[in-house]
Amino acid sequence: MNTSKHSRQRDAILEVLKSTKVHPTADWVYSEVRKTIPNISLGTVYRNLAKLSDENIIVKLGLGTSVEHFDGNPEPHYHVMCTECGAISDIESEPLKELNAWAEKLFKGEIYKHSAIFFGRCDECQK
Amino acid sequence: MNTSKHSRQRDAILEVLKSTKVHPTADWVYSEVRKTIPNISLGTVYRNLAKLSDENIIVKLGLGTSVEHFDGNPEPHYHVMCTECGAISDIESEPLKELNAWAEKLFKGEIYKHSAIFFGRCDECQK
DNA sequence: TATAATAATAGTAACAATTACTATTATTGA
DNA sequence: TCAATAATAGTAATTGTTACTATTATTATA
Repeated sequence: MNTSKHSRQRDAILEVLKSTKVHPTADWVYSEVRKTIPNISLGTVYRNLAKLSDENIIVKLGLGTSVEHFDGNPEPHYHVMCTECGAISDIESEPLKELNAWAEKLFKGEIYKHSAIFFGRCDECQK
Repeated sequence: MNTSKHSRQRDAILEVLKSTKVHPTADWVYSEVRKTIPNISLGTVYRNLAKLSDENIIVKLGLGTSVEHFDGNPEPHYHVMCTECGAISDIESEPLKELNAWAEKLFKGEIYKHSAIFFGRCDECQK
C-alpha cells in the first residue's frame, strides 16, 4: 500500500517542473512556487523533489554542476549545456541504446544504462 | 611566463593520482598523501587539485555524484560506475566524436564536446 | 651563497547546497 | 467527527569545498 498523503505543496512543485523547459535548481523551483504559496519552505521543496524523483515522476539530472538540476520530463533523453550562459536544453531523441553494448565490450561486467551531456553554444549566445 | 613554484605537496598529490585507478575524491587523496606528508592540509589538496585540473594535467570528473572525483589520466575517455559498490572504472577507448555531429542535428547551436557515464555492475559485484 | 620577492603552505574560518529535526498542521480512512 | 499519521514551516546541523592569514619554502638574481 501507498502511505503517501496528498499535498498542495507537492502538486505546486510538480506543476512548476512540468511547465518549464529550463531544468531548474531547487532554489529556482522554490522562488517560483512561492508565487502561489508564499510561505512554503525550502526544505519542503527539497523533500518533495527527492520524493518525486524516487518515484520516477521527475528526474534529478547529475550534470556535474555544483548545484543539482531537475527535469519534469522523466523520459530518458540527453541534454546540452551552453558553456557561455549555462542554459540546459533537451536533445529531442531517445538515448542511443547501442552505446551500452558498445561499452560493455570494453568493460568487465554488465552495463544497463548511461547518461550523456553535451557542451556547446546555444543559438542565443551565438548572436 | 609561468609564475608557478614547485612544491613537494603538489608532487605528492599528482603522484597519488597517477598511481591509482580508483578515480578518487579529494578526501581519499588527502588520506593517501598524509602517509608521506602527515601534516599536509586538506586545503592544500583541494587547491592543488584545482590547479592541476586548470592546467589539464588531471581531470575533475563531473559524474553527478555529491562528491567530486578526480582522474590522473587527462586523455578523454568514458567511465562506468558500478551502482552496487560505487567503483568507477575506465572505458579504454577514445570518446565517440561522431556523437557531437549526431547531437548537433538535434540542437539549435554548436556542440563541441560531450561526456558520458555508464552505469552497470562490475565483475566483483556480479559474483 | 646570501638575499629579496613572492608562491605555496598549514591551520582555521566561512560558505553554499542540502539534509535532519521538531513542534504544528493537514489529509485520510473509519 | 475523530483518531492516526504524513506533510509542513521554520530552523539547526551537516557536508563538501573555498577563502583567509600569518608563516614557510622556492626561486631568480646579486
